[in-house]
Amino acid sequence: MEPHDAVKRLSALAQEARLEVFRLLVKAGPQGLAAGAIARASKTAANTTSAQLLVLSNAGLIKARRDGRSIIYAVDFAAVAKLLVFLTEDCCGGRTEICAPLAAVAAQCCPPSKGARHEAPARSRRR
Amino acid sequence: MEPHDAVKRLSALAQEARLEVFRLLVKAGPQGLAAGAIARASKTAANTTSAQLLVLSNAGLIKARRDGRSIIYAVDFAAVAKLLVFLTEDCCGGRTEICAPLAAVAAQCCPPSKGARHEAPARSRRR
DNA sequence: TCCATATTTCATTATTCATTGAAATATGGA
DNA sequence: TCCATATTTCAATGAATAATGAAATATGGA
Repeated sequence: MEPHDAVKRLSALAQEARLEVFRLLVKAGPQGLAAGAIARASKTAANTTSAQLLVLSNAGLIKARRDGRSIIYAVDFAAVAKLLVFLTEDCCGGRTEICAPLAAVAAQCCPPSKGARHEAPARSRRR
Repeated sequence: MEPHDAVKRLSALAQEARLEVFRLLVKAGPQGLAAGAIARASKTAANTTSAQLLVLSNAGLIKARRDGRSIIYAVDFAAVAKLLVFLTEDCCGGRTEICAPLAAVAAQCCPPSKGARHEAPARSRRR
């Protein structure tokens, strides 16, 4: 990931209203939410929400798809992961200041006992 | 962590020159770097660098300490970890889209076999 | 005390960016 | 085709921010 793209993603998240929208979409998961639903949930004008979604979208953090009259936005989780990787790479020169807590987050979020691995989780059954 | 503080930290990182400074300090580790050394390394005027360090500092991402005539800046790794936690919390509703890659980062960075823990690593020798 | 080094503070300037009202576009159904 | 719904685009306004030159502050040593 290029520093320029990382800045773009960080800038997109670095604004209270957009961060709220982003987190809402994170909670919504891959299924996503319609633009109108997002506007209603965040009590923001439709055109303002549209602009916010555009910024997140241009940054590559979310993706849009049309469903009838609605446009559904969903987080691009792989892109988010890439940003996290960028922020944490080079973090260790044998030290664990960043990555130990990071590992703790991962462990708390997806306990290894549950079988969370690096590969795409939806594909665990081979055929 | 409050959304407001998260925005402050993200804003501090959401600028190319500051992100560069931040990453330089990440590589430097807990030992940190003097303001002058940072300015030289990033080929930036001293006062500009000072302003960048102030922003990162106010955001709580780095901390300053004086050493003689120099002021040494070092990353507050715990604060960085808190930001990462904030960005990834609520990421799973039983799903692993974000946290599986996150776990991969942690694993690649600090393999569990090496015994990485949450405590301060610099203190391993007691006296 | 006087001086050189290291860094910050201040005021200014130019740029970037969020929000809003109004209008435009696209879809689905009567 | 006509209409209502859903969303975006456009232009304008106001606010926040980065970089710079000049001056100020703090430290250590002669």
